Amino acid sequence: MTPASRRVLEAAGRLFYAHGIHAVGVDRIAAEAGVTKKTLYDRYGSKEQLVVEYLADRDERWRDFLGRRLEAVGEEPAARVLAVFDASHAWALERGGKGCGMVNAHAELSGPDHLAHPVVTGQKAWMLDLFTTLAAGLAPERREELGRALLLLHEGGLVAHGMGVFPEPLLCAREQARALLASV
Amino acid sequence: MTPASRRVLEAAGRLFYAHGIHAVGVDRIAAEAGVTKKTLYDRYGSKEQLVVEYLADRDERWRDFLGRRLEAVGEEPAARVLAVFDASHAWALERGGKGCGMVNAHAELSGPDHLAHPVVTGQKAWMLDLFTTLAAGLAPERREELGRALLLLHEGGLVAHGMGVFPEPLLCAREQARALLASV
DNA sequence: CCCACTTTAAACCGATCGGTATAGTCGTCT
DNA sequence: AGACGACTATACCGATCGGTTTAAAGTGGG
Repeated sequence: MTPASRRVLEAAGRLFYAHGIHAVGVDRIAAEAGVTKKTLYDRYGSKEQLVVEYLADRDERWRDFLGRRLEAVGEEPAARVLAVFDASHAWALERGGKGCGMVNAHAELSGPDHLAHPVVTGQKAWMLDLFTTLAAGLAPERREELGRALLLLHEGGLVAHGMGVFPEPLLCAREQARALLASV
Repeated sequence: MTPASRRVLEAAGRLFYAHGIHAVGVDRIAAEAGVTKKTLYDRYGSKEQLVVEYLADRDERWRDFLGRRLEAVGEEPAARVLAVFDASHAWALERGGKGCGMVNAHAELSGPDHLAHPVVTGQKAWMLDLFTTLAAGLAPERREELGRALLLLHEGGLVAHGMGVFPEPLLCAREQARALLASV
């Protein structure tokens, strides 16, 4: 990855997330990356491909961020679940002012045939699988139900944060998750 | 409201929701409404204003839809809470294939200075107030906490539905809401 | 030293964007 | 009859869209 292409991806990520994908043109991305459009197209080929790489990069950063937090918290399933909500809370504070980038992108992408569609749905499927796996360590017979419930709370927290419905919704979601797991 | 302006609003609502706001031009809206751009601009003045009226109209339809369902279910608070989830489930089936229109619009709108911003945040604030009021009828001392938890489950269900993470998420959210209220 | 690679600069393409202009038709209400 | 509001038709505006082109100027490794 060349220095210029890295700056392009950084600018694209910042602008796409802040203003939406359709609202940002490639000219602006190139300008803010300090790069010509030629360079941008040499590296990424098309805006659509740049969108795919933006989402894949954001997904990878999130999984790394979450992975480091899960490593630090140990093996106890309930603690790991709470660590997911804590990670989302921290993530939302530092680079998530507008809610979940995958959800926002999904709202703009036309249909399931878009190249970025599997990236978006893949993250949510991965999150559901993570919650379900953790739930299986607490109540194997209720793993499906608990995993889905945790995902609902998590997604709800992200949306509420993005729209500013009430303060610190991810900590509120974390508390509900704690109560839910305590009742098992 | 003239017949032409009604058709414009219908076409705008359908296209904005299905493809996103920035992805739909006024030419296409006018064409699908069977109307010239002149007529569209005579009635709505600008695309931005049309967006505002699209969201306000969708909000009004939702509140009417929900209001009729709440009327039919009686006065018992827990039953009314479940009726909200049932209403969202039914709404999502018939005109909500891409999740919450307000959340999707919020993802595309640049910032709090957009004319449509109060419409979007207003609906979420109204929903939080509704849940909190209903919760007050069950456990007045926990109304804030329960209202927020119900909102999280509800928003999570809408997002999960829009992205197709797992089937019938709003019924799953309803079941979690039922369990939450039963534990009070 | 050389060559392949990266990057810059600026002009250019057709298409579409939101928005406006002029002109004219139709039905309805006094 | 006449005025008025709703609407159609079409052409146009400057700006921006995604994308391409041609040129020249660094840059690092073999």
